[in-house]
Amino acid sequence: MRREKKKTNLRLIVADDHRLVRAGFCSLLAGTSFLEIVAEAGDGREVLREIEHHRPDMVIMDISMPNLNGIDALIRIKEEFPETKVLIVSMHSDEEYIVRALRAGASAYVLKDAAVAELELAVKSVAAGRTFLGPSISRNVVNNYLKGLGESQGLLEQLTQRQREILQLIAEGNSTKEIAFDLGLSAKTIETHRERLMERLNIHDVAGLVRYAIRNGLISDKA
Amino acid sequence: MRREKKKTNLRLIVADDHRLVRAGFCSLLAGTSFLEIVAEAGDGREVLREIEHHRPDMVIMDISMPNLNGIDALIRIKEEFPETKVLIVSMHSDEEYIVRALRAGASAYVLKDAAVAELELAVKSVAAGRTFLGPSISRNVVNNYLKGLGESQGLLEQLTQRQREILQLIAEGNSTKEIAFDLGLSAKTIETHRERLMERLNIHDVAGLVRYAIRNGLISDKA
DNA sequence: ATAGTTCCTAAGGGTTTTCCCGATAGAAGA
DNA sequence: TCTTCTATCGGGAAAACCCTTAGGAACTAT
Repeated sequence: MRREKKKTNLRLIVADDHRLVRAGFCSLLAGTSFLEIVAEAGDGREVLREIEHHRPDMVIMDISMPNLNGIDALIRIKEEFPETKVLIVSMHSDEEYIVRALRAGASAYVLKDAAVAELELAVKSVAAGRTFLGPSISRNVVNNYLKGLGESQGLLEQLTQRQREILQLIAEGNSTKEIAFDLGLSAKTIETHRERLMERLNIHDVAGLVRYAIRNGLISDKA
Repeated sequence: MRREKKKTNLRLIVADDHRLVRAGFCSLLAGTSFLEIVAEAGDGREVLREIEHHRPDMVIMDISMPNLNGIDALIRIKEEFPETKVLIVSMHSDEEYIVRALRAGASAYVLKDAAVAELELAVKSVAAGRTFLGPSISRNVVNNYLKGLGESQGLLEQLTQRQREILQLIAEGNSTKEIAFDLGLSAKTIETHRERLMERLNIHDVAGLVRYAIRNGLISDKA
């Protein structure tokens, strides 16, 4: 618990892999009086680091980010810092993404194509403890989600977080050694993870993994 | 929030298909005194319409937009309003995109991952009649472009048929041995082809090849 | 509470494949 | 003709791939 100050600003972190876009969001939000942007992040792991340091009230985060995507970052945030509210800002309007985000514990889901007013409304709603889904989000999504119909977990959800993370890093073109270094783990551990996820997906070559990762939105084909 | 136009402000249009991102850019640029954003656009055709109405000095435009993408919009702008400077802001750092944009007549190319200062510098440079390529843009790109080496085809077209064929088979998940069998060639031959195409594309891992193949429509991500 | 399952971590040891360095040589094209 | 594309081969280092084991943590289910 935080001790009450006179003006308890809403402290938030903005995460997006494109610096200019991130700066744009910050600039947009900077006008709002009760907000204070305490940090920025360019990928999921950075988000986790920054949350640990700054303990913000809210995180505004994109989904597609390198190293650790927004959904998986979200899952970890909810594990390690369940108090931290997460507002997802994504270009994806597909039901899959939205449901995945909600199931992972997102407090709001706003499209990048939304109006500025919608984003501000979302921030306020989340700050007030409510869940926000923009008008652009189809009602069906919500209903399906509430009815628990979103149970149709693809194989992607059958992977553990670690496995998904490593799948993403492989698909991004990192070698086992690089991944091991990045995560501070032994190369052998990474190998084991790779084997496990390969047998789970029943895909046994890198090309297949990359296609799978792209198909499931874990990475994009760009860059 | 319109500012007084004592001096002849630099009148510009901001184009990006995501409204929030667009608004972010506007917000970022709004601080700059000599700028005036006269319109926004969400796709290439809108850009053309707005240019016709407002006759701005400059357009800041993303590449990936629905209906009419940034490159093709750029080409038309240069045909119909050659005086209008165009500053491309894109997430793509690939040589192909940059060269295409430059050949189409872009005055600047800035990555979405660039720093804000870089964008501002780019705007000023373009306003001063110069061409701007961020430090993030490799020198080679420029040199190749200036030397006219970036001849019309994408890199994909610079591969031989055999190389494209083998790239596709690799991206589809075939091993060297399988490809050799398929094509009735020696495995060593396939290896050589792979080496050649890798060095031409300057991509040195399978993951990168797969992403490249998908991006260029050589294979789909399905299956 | 105890046993079972899953997960993360790590390692040993082995095979296969990729990746990169060479080189040769015939055929087709500018 | 001279370059480029094609196909072929050899050698060697690195990485991927595959199987197995194993401790500890965490979370079930009995």
